[in-house]
Amino acid sequence: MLELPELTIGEVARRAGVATSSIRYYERVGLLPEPERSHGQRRYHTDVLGKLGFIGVAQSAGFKLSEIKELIDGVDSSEGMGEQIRSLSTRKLDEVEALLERTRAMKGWLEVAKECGCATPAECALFAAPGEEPPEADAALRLVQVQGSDCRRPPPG
Amino acid sequence: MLELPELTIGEVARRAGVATSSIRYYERVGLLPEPERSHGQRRYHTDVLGKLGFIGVAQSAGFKLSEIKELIDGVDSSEGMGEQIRSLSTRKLDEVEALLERTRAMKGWLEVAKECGCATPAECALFAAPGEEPPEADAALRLVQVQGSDCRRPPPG
DNA sequence: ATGGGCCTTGAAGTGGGGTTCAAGTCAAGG
DNA sequence: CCTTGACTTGAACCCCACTTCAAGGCCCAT
Repeated sequence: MLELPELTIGEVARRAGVATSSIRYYERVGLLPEPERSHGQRRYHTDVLGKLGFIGVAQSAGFKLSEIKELIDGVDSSEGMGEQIRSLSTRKLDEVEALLERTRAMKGWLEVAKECGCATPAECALFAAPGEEPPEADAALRLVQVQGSDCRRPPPG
Repeated sequence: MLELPELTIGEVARRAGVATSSIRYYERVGLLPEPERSHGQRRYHTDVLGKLGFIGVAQSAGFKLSEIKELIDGVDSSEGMGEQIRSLSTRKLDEVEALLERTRAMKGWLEVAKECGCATPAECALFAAPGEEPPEADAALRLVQVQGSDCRRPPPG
């Protein structure tokens, strides 16, 4: 049932869509086990593709490589991915929710900015520091004041 | 109308919620202008708080410092934040939308993971490489197979 | 046997965003 | 006068995830 390892690092790289240098790097940091070798060259079983896929997913899920390593180590050992992955995911979920919020906010900001016709930061709500009301007050050293105040002013043209 | 600059770097740091080292760093990379000095020490006008606030907002909007610098330079110069900020924002909006998508996907993944009762990666949809159907096929070197296949299996306990 | 192509290694470099450190200056307070 | 505390500097260091490089090895086809 054990197939011989048949993939070179280059093939794995092509099929998984990652660089060979990344694969070696993952091995160095313990994310991937040392594969068997043929004539000194790494030879992989196809199952490494799944692992690389998972690393990709987890990475795009916001896990650092060190966290992914925790996950993998947890899964590979005794307990079988139980508490490990659940607790790590629960922790991470909070971070991701915060990121989601920030991302939404930043999308809103950019959408306004895209249509912003303000001439100076001073008159523009986009540039108000948090806790600071848009213009007025300490307008002392802000850039030249122009009238108007809202970012809904359409861009010229 | 010009108030004297009155804030030390430490006060600015406290009020803006950033480290003094960051403020100096921002100055080094041209995000903040060189402030006036009193006895060799930096003295800031309160307007720097607005700028730092903006840097924070822009950063959390996904702009790199170098992009924020572009924005600030554009705003501070001739044209007055017009085309500059609109085009940069338009470009950035695409990136942010992609990030939003990834973030949503990763939230979904984590929510499933949090409730995952699978015992091995092999049986679990979370660990399927993209383009690979969940378990079956090349199960050769995957970890010990257990039956069951779906991540909706509740955690033990 | 020569060239091509793929592989090997360790070390160093990159980019982004800072932080830390040692050594020194300065003004105010006791 | 001496200490205390906040500031100054440049350089070095940190983390993260890689990439790049030089120098070399191995197999295969021509």
